[in-house]
Amino acid sequence: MPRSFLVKKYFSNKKPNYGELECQSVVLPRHPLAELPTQANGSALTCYPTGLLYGVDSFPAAAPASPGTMSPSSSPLGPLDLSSSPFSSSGEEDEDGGRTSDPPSPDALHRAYHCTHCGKRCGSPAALSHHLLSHRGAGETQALLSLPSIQTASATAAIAAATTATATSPSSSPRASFNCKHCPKEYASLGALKMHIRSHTLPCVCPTCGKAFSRPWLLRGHIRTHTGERPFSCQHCSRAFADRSNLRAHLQTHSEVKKYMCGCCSRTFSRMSLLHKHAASGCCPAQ
DNA sequence: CTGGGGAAGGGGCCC
DNA sequence: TGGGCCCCTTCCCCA
Repeated sequence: MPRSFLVKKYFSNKKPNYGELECQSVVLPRHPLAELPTQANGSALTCYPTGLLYGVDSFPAAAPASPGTMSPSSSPLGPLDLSSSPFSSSGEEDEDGGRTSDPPSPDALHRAYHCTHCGKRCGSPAALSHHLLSHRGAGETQALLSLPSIQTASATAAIAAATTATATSPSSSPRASFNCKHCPKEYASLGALKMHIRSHTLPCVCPTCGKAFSRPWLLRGHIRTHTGERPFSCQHCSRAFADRSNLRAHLQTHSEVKKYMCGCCSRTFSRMSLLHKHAASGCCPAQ
C-alpha cells in the first residue's frame, strides 16, 4: 500500500500517546486502489509459499502517483476536525507529532507531483502517474506467473539472489534503482528492496500452524491469535485487542464524531472502509 | 445494509 | 544494514 504521501515524521516523537488516538483526524483518500484486486487470501498462505502465484501489481511503484496525493479539496471526503470529540484527551490538535494521515500541505502536494526518477514536474497526480509509465520497461511489467519454489529455509539465499540479480539502474533514471525480481516494484534503496522481497519469501513461519509471514512482528501478531493475548486495552471499556490498529479503530466507536466524514452528507464513520462503502452505496453519485 | 472486530499486508522511521 | 516498531489500509466475517 503506497503510503509515502503520508509524511508521518514532522518531528521526532517515537513514543505514541494512545490517549490521543481518538482525536486524530486523517485524510480520507477515496482512491481507486481500494477497488484493485488484492492478493491471495489468508488460506493460501497457510503453507509454505511453494509455487505461489503473485498477481501483477500494475499500479505504479512510485507512491506519489497514488491517488492519495490528490488534493484534499478535490475530494468530497475531507478531513474532520475532532477537537470537539468527547474523548479527546487534550483538545490539542495534531498532538501526535505528525504521525497521522493529515492532509499533506499544499507545498508537500506540489512536491509530490515530481517524478522520483527523473525529477520531471507534473501538474497533477494523474499526469505524474502517466509519466511514471514511461519509466517502466516492458520487462518490468512481466507477470510473475511461475515464481520458483522458495522454501522459507532458503529465504535468505533467495533474497540475496534476488537483490543481486535485480539491482539495476533503469536507463531513464538518473539514480540507482532496485527492482524486485518477483514483481514490477522498484525501490530506491537495497534495504527497502530486501524488505519488500520478504513479502515474497515469507521467512517467518508460525510454529503452531505453519503460516508464513514477511516480518517477525507480523508473526508475533499472528501468534497472539493462537495464545489469545490481547495487550492493547481500551481505556473506555473493557475490551482488549491483540492489534494496536484494531484498538485505534475501536476507539473511534467511542467517539460521537468519527474521523472519516463523507463530504456529501457529512456522515462520519469509524473506518475508512465504512466510508468507502457508504460512498459506493450512492451517497455521492457524482464521485 | 451497516457497523464493528479480527487478522493481515506493507512502507517508513528510528536505533 | 537490519531489526523492531510505527502507522495506515484492506479484506473478511459476524451481529
